[in-house]
Amino acid sequence: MSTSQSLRHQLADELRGLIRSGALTPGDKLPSEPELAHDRAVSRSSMRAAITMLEEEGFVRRRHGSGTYVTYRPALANDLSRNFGVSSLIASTGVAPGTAEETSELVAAPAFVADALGVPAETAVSALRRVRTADGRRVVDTIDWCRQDHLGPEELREIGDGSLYSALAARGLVVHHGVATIDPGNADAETARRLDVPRGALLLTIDQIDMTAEGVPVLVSREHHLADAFAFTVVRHGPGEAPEVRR
Amino acid sequence: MSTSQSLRHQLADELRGLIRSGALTPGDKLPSEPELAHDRAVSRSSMRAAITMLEEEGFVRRRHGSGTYVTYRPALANDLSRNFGVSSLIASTGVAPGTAEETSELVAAPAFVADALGVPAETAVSALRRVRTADGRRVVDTIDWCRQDHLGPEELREIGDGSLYSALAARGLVVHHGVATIDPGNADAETARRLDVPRGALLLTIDQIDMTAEGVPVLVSREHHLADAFAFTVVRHGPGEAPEVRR
DNA sequence: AACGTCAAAGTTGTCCGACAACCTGGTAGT
DNA sequence: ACTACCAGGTTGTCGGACAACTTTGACGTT
Repeated sequence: MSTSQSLRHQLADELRGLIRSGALTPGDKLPSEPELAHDRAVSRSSMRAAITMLEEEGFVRRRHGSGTYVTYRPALANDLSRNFGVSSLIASTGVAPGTAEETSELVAAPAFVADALGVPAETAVSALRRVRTADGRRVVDTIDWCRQDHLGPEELREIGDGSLYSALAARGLVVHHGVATIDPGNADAETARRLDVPRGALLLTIDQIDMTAEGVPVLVSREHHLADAFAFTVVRHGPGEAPEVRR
Repeated sequence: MSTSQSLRHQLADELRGLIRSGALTPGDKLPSEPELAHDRAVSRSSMRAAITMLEEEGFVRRRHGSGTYVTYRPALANDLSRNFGVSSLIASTGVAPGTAEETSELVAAPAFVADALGVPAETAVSALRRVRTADGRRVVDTIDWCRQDHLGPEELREIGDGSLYSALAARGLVVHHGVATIDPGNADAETARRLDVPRGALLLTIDQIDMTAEGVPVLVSREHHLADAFAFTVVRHGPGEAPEVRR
């Protein structure tokens, strides 16, 4: 049991699992709130709170007086709003993740990195550059930057296959969320060489700033994905529940 | 008042507004639940439900015994997971949206469109192709497809500046959410001409399937965005509350 | 037989009150 | 100066109650 946090979070996790596993399929009506609560020996309040979370995520839809129904949701290949980490991204496609050309050193922070981390320009920061492979094929070129006092270059080198997030969490820096910017681009000479593709090859670049719940930025990363390696998807909510009448 | 739906949704809307407007800034501690509830003359239950929604969206973070705090959230330029519609996307940047080269006709559905809409291949569907402009500059080339019995070509043509979503909602087809896939690409001859850019120009292509809450797909769209026109961002949750120990 | 009305049961939405679990800051004691 | 403790404030959970709404089926009428 990973006793995540609070009761309602556990209940929400269970419901999410039921939906993802297929035990509850789109269109299905959930058991009533009192019934769900009674089965799990929790109060209706907690059960309701859990369902409210699922509702906000778009997994279910409530209809007053009728019931709660599972929303149609395709199995998303790579959900941009949830998945985290290139390793798990690659692993989720069923192939073996690996790394190549791993280097770790102290560098002067590029402007956007210094800005994101909240340190003066040109400050020395730890940088980890890796080529990520899927079944041996080079698919992503990544650079991670973090403050030197958070993780030193030597510590970065020791991560190996482990997750950067785990290493940061071990130092009390739990990444809570990240903000990613997506841009198309062409491979420059260096990236092309590292990914073993012709110069100018199509890339999808994801710049991301990861931060703790308190808003402390702890990790900046830039990922160059080969265009045909992954298909990124995202569920977009809206435009609005109400038909937006404008008579 | 757009009396969206239920009380908790209205309360959540108000809180979101307070955060977005800057009345509550990152790090701020919200008033206590009983206080918030009393001020608005609602029960603590409803207030709690609203805050639970905000929590799930990542706007706030609750700390048991301490309080509820506003999460650090940069002003997202174009939140991929929420924004809807190219018009509002353009308008949100403060420039005037417009259209050009608008054509509407009945076409044989391309394979992926037929598949998404759940109709046989080659079925005749309504198609609307438009070039979207921002202050006159051509920035996005879009094609929308929908079933002929949902909206005919003539009806598409009458939309003008109105929203496709409004037109669909007026026929009882309320779009609840959409699934988008993002891919980089180069402009082909036709798209390059329409956008008035050199052939091979960098594009970000967004394919999207919009559907009702019941999962009925009602709209398929393909948008070719000029690479430098917009920066798309998305908030990524996770990787997980717990440090994910793996001893 | 077909149709409209209405009552009843079931479900979600909201409210109230209470207590437990937890965090924080100050105070008294050492 | 330091520690232990305490009191107040806040979120987390519980239980019950009633309102608002939907659905279903029985019933009576046409």
